[in-house]
Amino acid sequence: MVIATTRPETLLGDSAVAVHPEDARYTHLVGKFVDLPLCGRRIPIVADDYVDPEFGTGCVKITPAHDFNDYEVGKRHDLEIINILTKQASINDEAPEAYRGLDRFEARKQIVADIEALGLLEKIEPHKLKVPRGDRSGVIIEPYLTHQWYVAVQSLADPAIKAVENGDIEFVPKNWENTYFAWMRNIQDWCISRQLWWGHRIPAWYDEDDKVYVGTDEASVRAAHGLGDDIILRQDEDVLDTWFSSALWTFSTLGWPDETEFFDKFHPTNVLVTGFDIIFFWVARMIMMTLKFTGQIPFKKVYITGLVRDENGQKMSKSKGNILDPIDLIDGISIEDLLAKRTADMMQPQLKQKIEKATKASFPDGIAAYGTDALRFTFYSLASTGRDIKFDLGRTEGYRNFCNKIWNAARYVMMNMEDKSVSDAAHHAPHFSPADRWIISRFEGTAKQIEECMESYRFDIAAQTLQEFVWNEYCDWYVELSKPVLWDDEANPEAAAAARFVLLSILEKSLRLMHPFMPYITEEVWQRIAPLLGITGDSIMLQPFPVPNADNRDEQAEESIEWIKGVIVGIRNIRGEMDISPAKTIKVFLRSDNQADKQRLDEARVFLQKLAKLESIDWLEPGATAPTAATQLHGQLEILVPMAGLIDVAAEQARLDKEIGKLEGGIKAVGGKLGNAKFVDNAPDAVVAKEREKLAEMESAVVALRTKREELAALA
RNA sequence: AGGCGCGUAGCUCAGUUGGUUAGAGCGCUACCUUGACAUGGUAGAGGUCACCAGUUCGAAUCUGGUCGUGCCUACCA
Repeated sequence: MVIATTRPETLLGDSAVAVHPEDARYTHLVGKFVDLPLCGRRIPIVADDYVDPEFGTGCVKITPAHDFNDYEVGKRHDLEIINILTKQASINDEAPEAYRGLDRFEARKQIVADIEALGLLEKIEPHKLKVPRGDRSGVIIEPYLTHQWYVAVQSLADPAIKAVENGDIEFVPKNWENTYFAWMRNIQDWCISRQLWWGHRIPAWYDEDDKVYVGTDEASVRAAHGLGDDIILRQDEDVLDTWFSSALWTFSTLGWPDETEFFDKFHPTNVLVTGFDIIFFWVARMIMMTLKFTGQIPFKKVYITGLVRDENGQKMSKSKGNILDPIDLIDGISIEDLLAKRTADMMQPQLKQKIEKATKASFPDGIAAYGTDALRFTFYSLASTGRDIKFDLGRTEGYRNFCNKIWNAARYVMMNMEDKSVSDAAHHAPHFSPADRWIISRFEGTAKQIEECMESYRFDIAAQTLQEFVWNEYCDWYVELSKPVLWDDEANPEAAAAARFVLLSILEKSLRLMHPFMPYITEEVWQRIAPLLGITGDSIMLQPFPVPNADNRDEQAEESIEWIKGVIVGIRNIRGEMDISPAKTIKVFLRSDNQADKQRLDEARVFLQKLAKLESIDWLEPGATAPTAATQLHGQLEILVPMAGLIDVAAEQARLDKEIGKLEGGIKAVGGKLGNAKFVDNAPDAVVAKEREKLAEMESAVVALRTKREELAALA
């Protein structure tokens, strides 16, 4: 019979040849015996489904002691299990004398040579296969039979499955429950023996007849089994699986079973935060063990984070040398130090050059210092529901800049408080400007959103919401809107004081809102500004987290400021596209059929003048002739920047064409929808109404812009 | 091989129960040192939402398939 093998040396441990039960070529041989070359052994021919008759010759050598599948075959056919390897993977004394003591690879060569010499070698051909290697050593692994300890796990798994099924324990995001169930429902008995030199030795002792005794220590074993000092006991060499010990963590750390004061108070805990790669190892086993020993679930929620990978999407690991130490992102590190760190104490020194090359490519100048808050904020921002987090230094840099922004905003606030003081909200409220009421309202919206994000564990959205509020609303608009009021302090001291109060109090509240996300800078700034509000306290950590209060919402103020922003952006757009220097003050005309626009102008005038750098703002009554101008629309409002000396007619035509083109695209899309009877009939009324409104707005805008375009054409 | 994910702007990622002319940050282009901030400001460019088919008035979103990619588990005589 011809067999193939990639490990010829295992022939020494063969105890059968297997064929498929329905393989007509061999059925007549099943139950008979063959002579195993080199060993002088006669081994049976067995029939087993495991054999693929299509593969090779359809005959498989069976080595139960050194192959997982062969082991199963061996059990089915009650085959002899012959271990031919020592722990050092050389050939042991079970093999014929000629091979004893040879390293497994030496033995392989020798056996091939000997088989050939006997004329039994059919052929040698290359064959691709995956060889299992030790993670750390890189050494090829041989299956090898040993005695180890197992936990019969089914009776532990059943209640642990139920606890998640009935919602006592919830995974966030929920889809991870599938992973948990998949593992738990196919759970195998748990091998708890580990061949390591550290850890808890397995509490099992053997006498000289290999009879086993289990107990907490040797003395108690002797006592329990009446073993005198004359009997020699040796403890199992192996240690317990680390996950076995750590699965006791949830309750043993709370004093269970001796001191149960903390246990009674804190167990079960609320949330376990961990990575998905730990679901099998820790989460499942903590649940099983805690239910078993305490009868309680260990925690109510399991928040699963993504796994942080390197910039190429690779899992970080010390042996790969692609680890990023958080400290190095916080304090920064030179390329030399980073290389030294990544190549120190390597288990596979041959990888050194490769790691150095990759590190130099990724961090040619080392890593800059980004600070703890920026790093922390980066992780929040990346904590979405996906399972991978590719680490991007660019984002950390962006958040470092955000920290800088917060710092500078605080400087602005403090600078404006020099020699000034504020009173309380009740005193200032009557003097609040629309801008003051707007930012107060926006803060409420933000606080509300943060509350929702925290409840749903969407820290990424929370991070973005905070950054948007602080940077794009507080800094970009409110601080700017406060300037005309503060600089004109003498004209309206009450309004200025009110603005100072709002600047300060919103900053203070924002710091508290951000504190869990950026603990250091918020503390640092809070220490400086809280006293200005008369707030005393040792630390922002001990201050209340802002609670949303819907009373602070102010729709009117939000509309007012949206209007002002729209007008300013319109003017800036003309400036930007018409290449008007930001240093140049310009005249602006406004015109609208809508009286509300005129009223808004009255309260907005000072803000517009400063933020858009205007020389004058003139209101044109409907029908009044306007000067030739560059135009922007904001709703029904026409924003006109007179062209004389400023604007190139052709450029303005191009600008209008671009705008008209955009609107026409929109009209086509929305008009198409509304022209479809099925859409109008089937879509919810609110959706249809919204589309109609959009269409009407776009149509009137395009008419206005076309008129402007024609006026310009006449001029040219 | 089996299981589970993922493919959205140059890059890293959001996009709730299908109803936007698809968003953010970084990067890019132009202009700007104005009295918080150049680690900044203003304006702008950039996407057939991997591909194909289907369901629907309507799909980045739901279904099926294809391709690509990642992880987990097992492992081929």
